[in-house]
Amino acid sequence: MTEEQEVFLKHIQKKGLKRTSQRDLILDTFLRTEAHLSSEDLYRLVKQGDPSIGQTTVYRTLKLLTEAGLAREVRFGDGVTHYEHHYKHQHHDHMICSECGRIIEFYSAELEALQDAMAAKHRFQINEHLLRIIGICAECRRAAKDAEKVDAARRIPRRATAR
Amino acid sequence: MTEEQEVFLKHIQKKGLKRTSQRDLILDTFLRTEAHLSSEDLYRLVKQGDPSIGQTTVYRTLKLLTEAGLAREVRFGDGVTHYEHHYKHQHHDHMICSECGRIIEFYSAELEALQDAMAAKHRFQINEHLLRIIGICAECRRAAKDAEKVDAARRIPRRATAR
DNA sequence: CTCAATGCAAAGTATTTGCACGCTC
DNA sequence: GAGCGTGCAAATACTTTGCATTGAG
Repeated sequence: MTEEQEVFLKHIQKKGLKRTSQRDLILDTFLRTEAHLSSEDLYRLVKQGDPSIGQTTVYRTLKLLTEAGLAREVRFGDGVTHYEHHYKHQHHDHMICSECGRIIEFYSAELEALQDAMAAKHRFQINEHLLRIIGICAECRRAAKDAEKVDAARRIPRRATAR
Repeated sequence: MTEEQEVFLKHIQKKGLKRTSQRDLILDTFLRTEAHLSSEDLYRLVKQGDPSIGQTTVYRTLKLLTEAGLAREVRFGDGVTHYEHHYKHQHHDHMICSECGRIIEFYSAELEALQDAMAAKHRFQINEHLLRIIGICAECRRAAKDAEKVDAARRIPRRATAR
């Protein structure tokens, strides 16, 4: 049994809840991924192992995992709640590529320290924070650059794109 | 006519759209507030000036204002989109008090610079970023402290609060 | 055997869209 | 007048809740 499964069991027992095959399957599936899954994503994966499982159970179990400290809710602003591994994972922030959707995790101790300093200045006690950087990742920039070169070769003028 | 109204008119005309009394009223109402209103909040305010106005128009006009650069969408993670003034407003970030809902705006050039540095390290082009710090504001901390003192005076032991 | 868990359907939110009529330009 | 804008209702998307049945302890 993995450490995470033990944490989950302990949490379940502490709250007087019950262990079920569905919860086990959802936890296992969640642990097997490394992406930032939405409830829907996880639901699809879990159904491969047990097609009779309901979307509701996945929603409810993700809440449980969050309570147990195994998952963390992340909102990227697309209207969907994503979940990432949280157990013994260091805090980190996200860069999100608006072209390909790729998510780059990063961490900067200086950034954290600066935030603490800003909070102290306002006598604000930080419980949680979220930094989200949206833009274009290296790969998509390279792709865009290549396209530009092709355009230049063809003498097709580039337009300033609206929006 | 204020600068903002001119910006709005120019945007409207550039897109071949039309000026209406509803749009004027919504813009005026928006400009008169300084909070981070949701569409629903603004709708309530606008209805005081014109009860016949529809929620849909408020949604649509807020999108327009955002396009025109007068408003900025901010998501605090409560599932609602909030809008703040954006015209000639310096970029800033938010601390949100989870007790009283107060929002503290702050800005740190060092923080911005560090983010740029992190992005450069990953060859990531920043288009937009959002920093949200959630915790307890100075006022609520003071209130909590006072409550603690009262407890201590009464010799009531404090429990570790669950959740 | 008791009470929690499950899956379905229905209800809730927040927001968007289709449409007939009305109002700018 | 042509076409955008409006308000309504319906649709959509995500998530939560009520409920009868199933299953863990």
